[in-house]
Amino acid sequence: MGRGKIAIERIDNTTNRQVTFSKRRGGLMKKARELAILCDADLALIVFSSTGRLYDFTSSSGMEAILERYQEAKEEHSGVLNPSSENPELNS
Amino acid sequence: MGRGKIAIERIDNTTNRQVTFSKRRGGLMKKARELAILCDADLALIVFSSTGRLYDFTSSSGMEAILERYQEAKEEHSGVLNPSSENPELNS
DNA sequence: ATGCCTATCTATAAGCG
DNA sequence: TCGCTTATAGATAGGCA
Repeated sequence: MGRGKIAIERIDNTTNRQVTFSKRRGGLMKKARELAILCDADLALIVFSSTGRLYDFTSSSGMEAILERYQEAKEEHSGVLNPSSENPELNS
Repeated sequence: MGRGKIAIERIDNTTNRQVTFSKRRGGLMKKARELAILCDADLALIVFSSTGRLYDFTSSSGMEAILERYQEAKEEHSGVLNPSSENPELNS
C-alpha cells in the first residue's frame, strides 16, 4: 500500500527498513486492537525490532494471563480431549 | 475497508462476528508475517477467539524462543541498563 | 453456514517541507 | 534525518452463488 508496491523480502536499506518497521508496527498493533474489540478476542502480540527493541500489545486480560492460557491450550491440545470444565460462554 | 465502514466496538451478531474474526485474523497474521520478513523482526502473535479457540503465529525463531526473549527483555527493563553484549549488527 | 467477489475503506511507500 | 502528506496498493464489509 503506497505509491509503489514492494516485494515481501528483507529491506536492505537500514533507514528504510526502520521507517517501514515503525509504520507497520503501528498498523499491526492497531489491527490487533481492533480484532480484540470487534470480535471479543483475547490476544497478545510481541515484537522485537531488528535492533532488539521490544514492543508488545495485549487485550484486556494482560500478557501473563494470555501466556498462561496459551500454555494451557497447548497442554489440552496434546492430551485432554474434553475440556468441559472451562469456557462458561462457549455457545454457537 | 469494505462496502461500509464500521465502528470499532464489539460486533453483537454472532455469525457476523465470527466471519469478521476469520477475515481479520487472516489479515493480521499476514501483516505479522510481512513485518517479520520485511523488517527482519522477531515476533509472536497469540489469538484466542471468543469461542476459546487458539491461533498463533511466530517468526522463524519460534514461540518458545520468543517468549524466553520476552521474559529476558522484561528483566533487563527492570534492572540491567546496558545490554551491550547483544546486537552484533546494531548499526543504523 | 461457506466461500468467493468487489466496491470501499485503510494502511502505507514515496514525496515534500 | 523526521514528520506530515497523498496517491496507490491492500484489506475487508456486505453481497451473492
